[in-house]
Amino acid sequence: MESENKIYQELKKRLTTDTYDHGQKLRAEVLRDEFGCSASTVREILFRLASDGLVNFQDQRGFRVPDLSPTKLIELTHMRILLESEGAVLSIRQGGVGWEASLTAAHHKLSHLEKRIHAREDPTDLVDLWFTSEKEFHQTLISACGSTTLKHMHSLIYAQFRQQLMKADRRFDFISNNIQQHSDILEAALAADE
Amino acid sequence: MESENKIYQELKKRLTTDTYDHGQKLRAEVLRDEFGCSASTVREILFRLASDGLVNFQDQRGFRVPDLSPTKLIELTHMRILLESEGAVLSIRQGGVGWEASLTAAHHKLSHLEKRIHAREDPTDLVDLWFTSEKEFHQTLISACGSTTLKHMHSLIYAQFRQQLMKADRRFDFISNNIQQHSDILEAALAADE
DNA sequence: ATTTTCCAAATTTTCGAGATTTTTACTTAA
DNA sequence: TTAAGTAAAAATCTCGAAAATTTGGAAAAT
Repeated sequence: MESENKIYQELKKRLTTDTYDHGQKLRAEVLRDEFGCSASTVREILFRLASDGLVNFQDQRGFRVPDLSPTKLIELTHMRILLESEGAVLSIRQGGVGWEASLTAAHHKLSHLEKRIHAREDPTDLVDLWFTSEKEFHQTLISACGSTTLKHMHSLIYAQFRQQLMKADRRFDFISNNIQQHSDILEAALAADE
Repeated sequence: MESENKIYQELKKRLTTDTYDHGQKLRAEVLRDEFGCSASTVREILFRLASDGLVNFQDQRGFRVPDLSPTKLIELTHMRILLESEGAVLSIRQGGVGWEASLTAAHHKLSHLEKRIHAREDPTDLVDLWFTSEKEFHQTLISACGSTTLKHMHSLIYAQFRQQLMKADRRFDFISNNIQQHSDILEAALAADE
């Protein structure tokens, strides 16, 4: 079962970072070879991922990577904003100096990266790094909110959000749209301006 | 698999309505008899419920009904309010006359029930009905929000919330605390007073 | 030419047994 | 009396194969 958890993590990563296509079929019998375990074990994992919203399951028709859906992306973004706003407000109220330090650090990392991206012709190879940093920034933002439930919800939403944007072409639009916003968030947070 | 889904639903119901105890062990080999299927099938279902947060899973130690946790109840309530507020705002904006009618109806049902409960010495046998009505009311409130994701999140949270309150003694405190609030919500919603 | 029916191949679902790990009960040593 | 060790029992995990269902395509019917 230690292995099962590893496989779960690995599959989750793949499902949010471009290895598979939207709508692609995920057959337990196939994945079984890649991971060196039985089909039943893969099936179990796929069910878990289905509950996470990263895999679609249909009775007697197996598992698939969810289709692209602009509507869903909007909804996920909306939920992200809702959860992150709430988490930030709570973090501001409860997080101490340590939290402010972490947040500033995370923002600095992100900001630096964004400058580099802006200066480049082809920022392709920085995009993954950007996603990591931006996730870290937003996670730090809500990290001191005091609610495990909220953080868990957020990580579920974020993974699905990430999956919708896993293909390179979709990501660029999004990055350029959001690049300024992060500084604003930081300032607001530090000013305790809810 | 038609059966698997039935079992999933049935187990979900049991996990939120008093059949098992908090912290109780859930053994696939035992449940297998109750549902007339194999242990592996039950295991699959338990994994799904674990992702829903209605069952705790520990490596090599099987499945359990989550423990009672005042903290968790607070967090879940907090999330409910967050999601329901947001859902209500969106519903107000988008829901038409039909939505207002449904909401009024749902509230009427709930309100009627609450009067009956208030008048009783021992309202035990009305409590389950109250929970059904209250769920319906809050679901109606967000029903026109236009976001499948939000509604899905809400149903996840609500199930866990319900599970924390599944024992009779815990429910009473909660019901009496919330009984007035519902009218306020209705009024606010109909006044489109976000 | 188009639709329907039927069969074979492929896929998914269910199952129970063997391998592994944890728990329990008991014995022995400090 | 407690602690540590150990062997038996119980529970969990993994697996591959049998059963059930869907899919794809060829033959028959309209």
